[in-house]
Amino acid sequence: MSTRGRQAEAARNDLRLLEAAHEVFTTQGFDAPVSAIAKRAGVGMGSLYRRYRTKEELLQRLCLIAMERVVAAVEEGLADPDPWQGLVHYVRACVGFGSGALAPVAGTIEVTEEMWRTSRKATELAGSLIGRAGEAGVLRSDATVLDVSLLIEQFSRPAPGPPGDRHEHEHAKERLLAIALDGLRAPGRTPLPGEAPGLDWYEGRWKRSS
Amino acid sequence: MSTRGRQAEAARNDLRLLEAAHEVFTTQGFDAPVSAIAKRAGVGMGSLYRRYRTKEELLQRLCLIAMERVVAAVEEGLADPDPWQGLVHYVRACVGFGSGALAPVAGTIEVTEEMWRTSRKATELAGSLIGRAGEAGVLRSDATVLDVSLLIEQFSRPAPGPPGDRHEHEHAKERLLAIALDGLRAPGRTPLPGEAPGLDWYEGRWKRSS
DNA sequence: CTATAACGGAGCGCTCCGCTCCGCAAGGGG
DNA sequence: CCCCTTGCGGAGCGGAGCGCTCCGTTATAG
Repeated sequence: MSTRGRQAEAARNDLRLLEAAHEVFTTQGFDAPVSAIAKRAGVGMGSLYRRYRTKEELLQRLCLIAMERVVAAVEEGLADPDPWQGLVHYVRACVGFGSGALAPVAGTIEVTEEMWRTSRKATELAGSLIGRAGEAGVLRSDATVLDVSLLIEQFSRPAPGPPGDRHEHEHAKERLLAIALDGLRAPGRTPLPGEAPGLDWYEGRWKRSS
Repeated sequence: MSTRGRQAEAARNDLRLLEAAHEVFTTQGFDAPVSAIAKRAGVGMGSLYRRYRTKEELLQRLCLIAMERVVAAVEEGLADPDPWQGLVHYVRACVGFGSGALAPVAGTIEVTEEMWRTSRKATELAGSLIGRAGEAGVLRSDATVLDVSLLIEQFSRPAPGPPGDRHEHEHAKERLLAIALDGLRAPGRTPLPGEAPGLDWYEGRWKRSS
């Protein structure tokens, strides 16, 4: 039986650890103490550090998972025949699990090759989702993939304050997101100012300053 | 001559301190070290702590100033005869100087009576600005004052990363803000979900949990 | 020239974090 | 049934970094 035995407990711990880390980091910021994650997962520090030899390693794993979830969200969006609904699903999903909440970590951890690959795959796929919406004439023509990505990032910043009013805040944010999505719809009423952000800058933020 | 003498230097230091504190706190977060503020102002720690007996006192002063600037921004908006342009000016001004960047401090410092007064005056005035736009039929009818305030708060979150690409990020945010403002315009294409946030919750975030 | 007032910044005391290490309990082969 | 192995929890170590104080120095006022 897979729910018994030491190895099974280890596997369960691994999952709970990942969930807890996601929860803690996205709500308290990436500089939250590691002990908070262990406590939330109901696991000792020893068990945590046996799986991830350092906090950075844990963050890398978490970022990779987030990127993979973004890829999944885009694919779900592309699966929707309606270009607009597909785009909305993508944005809502990403904001929902806080894909951009780990963005402040940019430049503070080493980015693995696998992370680069997944990230690029995500932006590429998102590009086709946004492109499809643009050609269908439902997305304002002056908005680019990166505008949408940055919008997601902006909206998945963690809510401050005590855990009590987290729900209220989350709900208020959904209203704001609805407003922003309306503003994304074609045709734009006011043209977007300046140049669209460049892909090199967008990716460059993750390069270590060192 | 007012630019010479020890007392004049003291006055100048006071201003530079306030500017530096605003800059540092809004870009690095409210838990930035006090020494960083002193360094940025070109002032010693002693001079800082002679004016503000504690970090909390400095934060209170800063919050009050931010609130006063919000009041000024609303009044400027109301002075504009065009209801929509007035509202846009208000939002742009608040995001511009990062009025909501100090929001994460909510619940961590004591709120003085003067702060309460100024804050309430700001929301009240903003209420009439938003009300005017609503009656003129330029603002979507399901958006409330608090939606707009929270939008401002969301958009004045500090940009992460090294100070290098601060400008790029700021520019990208202006594009996002333009999108959001478009979404605020009447008529809304998708109704806002759920109930509008309540004033009691909005203000309650500043009460100490203790 | 002296008394005074404001200055800069080194450093104290403390909190808190990442990480290690160890005593312990629960499998599972002989 | 025993004992060795494996994974467990958490106390605590070393050190970084913070708020704040205190003092030697310097510039002004009388």
